[in-house]
Amino acid sequence: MISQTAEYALRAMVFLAENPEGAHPVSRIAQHTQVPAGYLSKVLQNLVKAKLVVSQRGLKGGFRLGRPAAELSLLDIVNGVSPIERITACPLGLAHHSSRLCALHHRLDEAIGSFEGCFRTTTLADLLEGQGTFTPPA
Amino acid sequence: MISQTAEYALRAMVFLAENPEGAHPVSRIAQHTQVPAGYLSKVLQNLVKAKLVVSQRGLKGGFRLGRPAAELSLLDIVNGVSPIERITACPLGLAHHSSRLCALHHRLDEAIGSFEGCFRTTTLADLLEGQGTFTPPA
DNA sequence: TGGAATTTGGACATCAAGATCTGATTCTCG
DNA sequence: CGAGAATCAGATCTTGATGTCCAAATTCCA
Repeated sequence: MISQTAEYALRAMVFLAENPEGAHPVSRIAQHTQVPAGYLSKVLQNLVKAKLVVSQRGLKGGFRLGRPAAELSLLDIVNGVSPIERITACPLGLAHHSSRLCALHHRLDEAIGSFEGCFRTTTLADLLEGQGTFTPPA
Repeated sequence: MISQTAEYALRAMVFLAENPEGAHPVSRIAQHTQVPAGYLSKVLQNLVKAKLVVSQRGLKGGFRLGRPAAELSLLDIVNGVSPIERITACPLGLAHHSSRLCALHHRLDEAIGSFEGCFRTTTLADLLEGQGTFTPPA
């Protein structure tokens, strides 16, 4: 449904939002989010390029959020690493096919839009303040 | 967003719903849906296993819908070839992580559910009767 | 009645892309 | 200068997508 890369990016961003003081090296983020460190490093680089996190090298370096958690939607994050693609044009050749396939792709795009909407309307801050609402299974 | 396989399956099913008389060999379906024939053959085999289409070998053989179009939802089709996976349990280890990751996955599953809902509430028949509603771009 | 033509059913082989790990390089703080 | 960290370039592994071939079933016709 959503790429592994996007899942990892979301976990890392939630962790960074949870711990806004100071920078966190990839090893620490990997440990807390249970993401393979080698790969997470690459994912974080993409997030840096997308300006969603900022990085700092050297001793006491690491990663931190590039913007306040309230201004970072889940959609920003997902699109930063593996963008959700809307269906804008009919994937088949144009006019010569029946219009039912167009109807199909119209519905398809509606579904994607609905999915995308959930991501657009939720920020990292929303997740933080919702703490306790969803109790983890024991 | 949705696997290539599922996209192909949907196209083929729409074609079969459009042409309910007689059976259609994979070559004809491939031609009308612009799906690579070799692969489509495999996809159709999966649809047969899922009881969504019935097949017949030999001369004049081919594929046809396994149920009336009004009783085939898009979700049935997608789940027949590459199921949509809901997030039922937290993908991380259990109790020792913060509950914010749980909140994340809760939202994630809501988004998937919303996507899934679009598919569940649309049948092949819905697509057919909607003909003309969405004009293909010229 | 039997064989040729057609078509599905399966088993492999190939190809591309995503996911993962490793090592060398560059930066920065103390 | 030296240790800790990001950065970057490859190498590897897995999986989904795709193509190819042959066997099994079915129809049709001589």
